[in-house]
Order: sequence, then C-alpha cells, then structure tokens
Amino acid sequence: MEERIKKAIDDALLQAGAPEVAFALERPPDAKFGDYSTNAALAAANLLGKNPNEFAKELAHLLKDKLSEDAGQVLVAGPGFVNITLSRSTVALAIAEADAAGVAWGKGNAAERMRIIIEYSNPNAFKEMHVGHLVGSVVGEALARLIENAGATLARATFGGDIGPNVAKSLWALKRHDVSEPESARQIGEAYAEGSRAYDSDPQAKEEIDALNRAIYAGEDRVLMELWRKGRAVSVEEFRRIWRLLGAHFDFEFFDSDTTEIGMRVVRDGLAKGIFKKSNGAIIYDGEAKGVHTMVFITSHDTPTYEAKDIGLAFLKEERWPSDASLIITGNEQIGRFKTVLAALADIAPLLAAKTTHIATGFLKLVSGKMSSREGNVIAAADFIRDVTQRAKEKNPDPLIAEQVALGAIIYMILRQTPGSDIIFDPEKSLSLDGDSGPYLQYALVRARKILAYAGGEAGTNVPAAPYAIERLIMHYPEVAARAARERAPNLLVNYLTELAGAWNAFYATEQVLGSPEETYKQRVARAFATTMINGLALLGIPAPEKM
RNA sequence: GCCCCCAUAGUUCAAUGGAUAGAACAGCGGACUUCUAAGCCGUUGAUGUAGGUUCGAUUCCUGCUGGGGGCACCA
Repeated sequence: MEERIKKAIDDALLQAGAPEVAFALERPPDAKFGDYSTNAALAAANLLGKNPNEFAKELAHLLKDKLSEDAGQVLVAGPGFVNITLSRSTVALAIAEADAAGVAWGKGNAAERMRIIIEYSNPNAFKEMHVGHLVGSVVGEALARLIENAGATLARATFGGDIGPNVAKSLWALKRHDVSEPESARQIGEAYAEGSRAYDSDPQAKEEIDALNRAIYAGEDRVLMELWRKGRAVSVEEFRRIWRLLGAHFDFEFFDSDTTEIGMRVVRDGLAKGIFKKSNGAIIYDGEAKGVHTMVFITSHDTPTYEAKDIGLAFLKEERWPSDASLIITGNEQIGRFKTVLAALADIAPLLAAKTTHIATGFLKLVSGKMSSREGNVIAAADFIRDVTQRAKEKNPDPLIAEQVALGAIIYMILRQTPGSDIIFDPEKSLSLDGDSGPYLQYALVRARKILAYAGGEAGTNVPAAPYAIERLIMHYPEVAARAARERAPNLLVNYLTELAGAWNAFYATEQVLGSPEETYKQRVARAFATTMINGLALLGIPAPEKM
C-alpha cells in the first residue's frame, strides 16, 4: 500500500513540475487526518517558491486521480499536508490480506540480498549474569528477528569473556577455598566478587592474581587449566539456560580465548606498519589525531587487552562467515572504546571497518543507583525472572502462563524505550503487569483468541460501511516492522503494538462480535488483529500465551 | 582537564524539523446482567535556562545549569 501511494506521489510531483523532491509518507498523528499523510507539497513548494497551500491543493487533485478507487478522500490540511483517506473497499482488502497471509504477514524484502552478522549478549564467564546483561540479549535478539523479517540472511554471534584479569580473580578465590569442582554460576560469581575485592585492597593478592592471569594465558599449568575449563563450562551452561528462556540462540559462540592469537598477530603486524606504536613497553593506538581515546592493545606483559581481541574477532568473523554488514551490540559504556577499536580497524582493514557498526544499548539501573558485581548489589538475571514469575502467579497460577507473562513484562520493559537510553527500574515496585506493558499486549491477544475459538464458518461478508479504527491500524503493520528494522529501533514496533492492543480493547468493549449482524466480518478483523499481534510479538521475542 | 550522551506531567516513557506535545502508573470521577476487569470511558497535570537558524524547533546550532558515561597496560 505504502509503495503504491509513494509511486502516485512521485508521479503527481513530476506532473506538477517538481520531480525528485524528497518527502515523507507517514501515518498521521491523529486518525481524523486519514490513513496516510505526506509533506510532499510543503517540501516541493519550498523548493519552487510557491505557496504551500495552493500547491498542496494541486497535488491533492492529481493524487486523487492517480489513486483512483484506492482513495476515498484526499484533503489538504494544516500548513499544507496532503492527507489521504483510503476507500472502504481498500481497507477491507488490506484486512483480508492480513488474514490470509498468516505468518507471512508483515515480512519485507528491504534487506533481501544482505548477509548480516550480529553480535550480542557477550557475557563474561566467571561472573554471574545479572539483570543488566538481559538488556543486550533482549535488544540483540529483537534486532536479529527484525532484520531477518526484512529479508536478510542472518548469523547470530556472541562473544564471551573467558580469559583475562576478571577470570583470574574468580579462580584465585576458588583456589583459596580449595574448590576443584565449581557447581553453580552463583558460586563462581561470588568468587569473582571476593577476588575483585582482594585485588583492590590486598597488594599480595593483586600480585597473585596478576600471576594467575599470565598463567592462564600461558595455559601450561594443568591443574589450573582444568579448574578453568570446569568453571567456564558451568558459566556457559547458565548463559544457555537464560538464552533459551529469552528465545535467543547463536550460530557462533566465540570466546576471548579464540581471538587472542589472531588479535595479537594483527596488532603486531599493525605495529610494523606504523598503525600502532610502542609506549612504556605496551602497544597502543594513538587516537588523538582522529579524536578518539588512546588505548592499549597489547600490555607490557605481552597480553592482549579487550581491544586487541575485538580486532581479532572482526577478522575471525569474516573468516568464518563473510558478510555485507557486521553489527556489534554492547552497553553504552563501551561507546568510546569502540570508537578507538573501529578507528584502528579502519587503518588496518578499511573495508572491514566500513561495514562494521557498533550499536549501544542502555544500561539497566536501579532506582537506588547502579549495580556493580564487585559491590555485590546486583540482582542475578535468574533471580529476577523467578521473582517476576512469582508475581505473575498471583494472577494466574499456571506455571507456563506465569513464565510467559513474566518474560513478556521484562522484554517489554527493555524494548519500549529508545535504543541506547538507560532503563530505570525499581526492584521494590518491580515492573508493571498492567497498563503499558507486555501483559497488556498478551491479554489483548488472548481475548481475540477466545472469540476465534468460539467462531466458525466462512468470514468476510457483511462489511460495515465505515472501517473500524482497529482495521486502519492493522494495515500499517508491515510498514512499522520494516521501519523498526531499518532504524534498528524495536521500540517503534513496541509503541505500535501497544496502540494496536488499545484499539482492539476498545473495539472489544464496544462491539459484540459473536451473534452480531456483522459477525463474519468482525471475525475476520479479529483474526487479522491476532495475526498481526502474534507476528509482532514474535519479532520482539515476547511469548504469545493461549490463555491468561 | 579532555571526549561522548542525557534533561518532556508527581513518576516511568513517546513524539522522520510540521497539525491541539502522546501514553502508562499514581490521583480524581464513571460505565458494565453481554465473547475474560491483567480490560473500557472521562478528567487533573509537562518541553531545565538564555539566545540563534527556520514559514514552522521537544527535535538543529551556541552559551549556562544539572545529571550520567568514558579517557594506556580492567572488561
């Protein structure tokens, strides 16, 4: 639909003597302005030095003609917007299309020939996954699904930390307590906190931990490496459990230890070419000239920093899964770090750097302040999910439904905001199960499903004279899904689905479906709504319960 | 000290340079003998500050105030 209208506007502009004007075509802020609105006349009149209102009238006239039976009304409003209200039959056709398309409803082709690799979640083994880590997993998975829905061929990657000083801290404390068989992510996480405190307060511990770190890189101490392998396995098992809950899965699980060798090699090679330089025994990238932070890539102890590993990973990804674009999703505290890494990569491999994009997610913060695993005021991801599930059980004791509702609430909370901005939540009040929330969307769907369970017979006859508000919203779904993918902004889809659920709930409250004169048509609307909601929730990773 | 980000209602969030700045929660007030009240309807209430660009600024630019993040051997 959107494409047809765009084409008509292009043609009309050409005919009016204003070809190639950039314009916006959007859903107007208020339904009374119609189904589509364009500023084309404003833009063109500006360029031609004409009166916007008069030009808009001319354009509206031409458009009405070109759209023929699609257009019910084409009107000029405000400073010179051209507003298009579709005809009854065109809206009904869109609803029939949504109904018939099923799971294919809303699939796009904008990214059809693209191979895209997306990296997210990036947990640290030897630390417990806390609620903050949910953000990257949830945002990454939603983006992955949106981009896939836009037609791209996608690979999901995650880059886990399994080597480096933080690992040494955890192992140091485990050794201290003579643990040789770590049993839980919690135990390992607590060991990390202990090692971390000792590192900061006890000089002798610091020395031991630093030595341990080098020993892990060297990999020659068999007892130590055995403990490392076991601890890592326990951590990874926990990550996978949480990924499963969130519906995330990865084609590639990379680890630090996979990237150290190639990262070191590339950086040393860059040193020879003058891209990096030596400073106090370390190999650094001097970012001054490019306006980025100067950072160490290889330490004076000849161990790689995360920066060198990121460089190594970029090459490793390219080797394993060549792509047209590479997306890396991390917390926004890493923005500065990635500017340096990408600046360095641009010097080493310009093409690789050009197709790599860093996307920052917001930080999840407590009302009381920020969480820190060393200070121990963290909420473990697993505990958090369990607590919210518990609260959901107060309304519905069914364990499966409670879990679906809880995950819906958590994912919604994370995805509803503009990407990159911090998320603040109050663990006391916890998070919302009503109003603007995941369960609000789920509940609207469940009500539609209930009607459809009762309904039967063929649908689509008895079309009421004027479209319902819900119909006019449903038909915009493919455009919203496409835009959310293009702008890497799942919140656009969240906002839309919330509005959609509200329109459905209003419809539900005022319109009897079963037994009404327009029953068969209303059933079709209900099915089109359910299809849209199911597909939309799936893109976000929010479960779609059968009952609530 | 330098770099980046942010500031919208009591609170948590929206708003490709465009139309009367939208929701939700909290508050206040309603409806309902009907397909599930995690719902529906009504209502009170906001762009930090001073300028600039523009036909038009929450949006772009500059100063100020306030907050967050980052800045060589941590991730």
